[in-house]
Amino acid sequence: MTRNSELTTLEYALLGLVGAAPMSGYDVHKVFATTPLAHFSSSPGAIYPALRRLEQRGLLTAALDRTRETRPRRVYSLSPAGDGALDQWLRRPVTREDLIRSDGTPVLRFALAGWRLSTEEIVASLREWRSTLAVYLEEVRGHRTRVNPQAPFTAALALEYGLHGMECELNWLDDAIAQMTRHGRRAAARTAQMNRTTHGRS
Amino acid sequence: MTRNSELTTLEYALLGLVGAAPMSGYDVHKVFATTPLAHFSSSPGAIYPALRRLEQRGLLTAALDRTRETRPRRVYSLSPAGDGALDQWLRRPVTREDLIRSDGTPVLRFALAGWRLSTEEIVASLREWRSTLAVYLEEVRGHRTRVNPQAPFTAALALEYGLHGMECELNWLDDAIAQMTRHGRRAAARTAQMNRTTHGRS
DNA sequence: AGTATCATGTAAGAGGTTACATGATTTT
DNA sequence: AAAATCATGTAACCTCTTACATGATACT
Repeated sequence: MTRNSELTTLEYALLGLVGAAPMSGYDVHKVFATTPLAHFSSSPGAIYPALRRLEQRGLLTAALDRTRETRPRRVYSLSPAGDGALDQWLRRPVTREDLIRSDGTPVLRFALAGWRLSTEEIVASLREWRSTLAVYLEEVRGHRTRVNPQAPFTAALALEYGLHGMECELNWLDDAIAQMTRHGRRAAARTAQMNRTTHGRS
Repeated sequence: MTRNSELTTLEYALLGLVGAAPMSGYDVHKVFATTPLAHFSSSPGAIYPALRRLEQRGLLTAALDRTRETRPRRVYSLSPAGDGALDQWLRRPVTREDLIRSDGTPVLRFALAGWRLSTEEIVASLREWRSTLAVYLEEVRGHRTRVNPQAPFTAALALEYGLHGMECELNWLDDAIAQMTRHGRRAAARTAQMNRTTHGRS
């Protein structure tokens, strides 16, 4: 049924939000308008058609909330197919192209993954992200020697801007990996604790 | 003549490149394909129509290079109107919306400004950028207290990703301001030196 | 002789932006 | 009573993407 199987970033973001909690188009609008996800447009002309497309592809199902008579709220949930598509997207490794495009897809996937993937899986994907970024960083560093000597000083500084940004991203990644690892251990400890109290100490 | 007076980022980037040195569409393609400006698509379906649009708006003028007979190279230059439009864009202050959209327009403007604006003007606009960013950073910091406590840990870390990125951008800005200032002083010293040697020491 | 590169373009399709439309409910 | 907000949508326009087309020149 999926005519052109590739979805847009907005559509995946919608799958992710609906996957975290069933939502109407207006709820999505509020999220985009009030949270740091704001770089997605909160315009109805983008959101409502995208939700309809996802419904037509069978990735979302709409439940009509008729507490108000006039126009019913359409509350969307993930269908099994949508569930699969979202998981596949969340598990996608970060590519060099993702880094070049440098729209926020890697972080977006990371943020949304918290609702659906295990801590171990998320840490593994952060590690992959880190190594892809390290490779790309070296590649861009190579451009430092190749800047046109006639180019103005700002051109060189703009290149440094990019490099500096990537170094910072690496720092964040290291920190995030460390924190997620600790977080995972704490969760594991908690479940162990619960097992002990439930079953009595053996 | 300018039907919809606002240009796309791609169109401004083209103005900026052509403003740095007259170019054909293929030259632009090579720049986008081989330099860190790569997050612009180098596809001909984007570049050639955009150049034509700019020509029709009277912002670019094409000179036909007929050294090859078949299809002549169209080498574009800035028209006076294009010159004005580019300068206006380069002088535009960085807005909160620029930071939210977080496509690379602020750096792009900075890089291209080196060919056309004075060091003083560029430093001033870096300072404005810095203060706009500082304000926005505080605003986003405020979201830390407002994260849904039911949200997974990754959501909080993703917010930190954004904050960390902005802090790094601030660091780069401070460094860039310092370096550009020194650079400007050196240039001023050079011209003073030249004046001394030209006019003899008085 | 065959392939890659130079160099320009077009056509179809899709998604996003802006602006408009609708009508009920809540706030001032 | 008026204005803002809730909540959904549509229509026109425009740009970008992908894919194809063309034909010469340079390289191997």
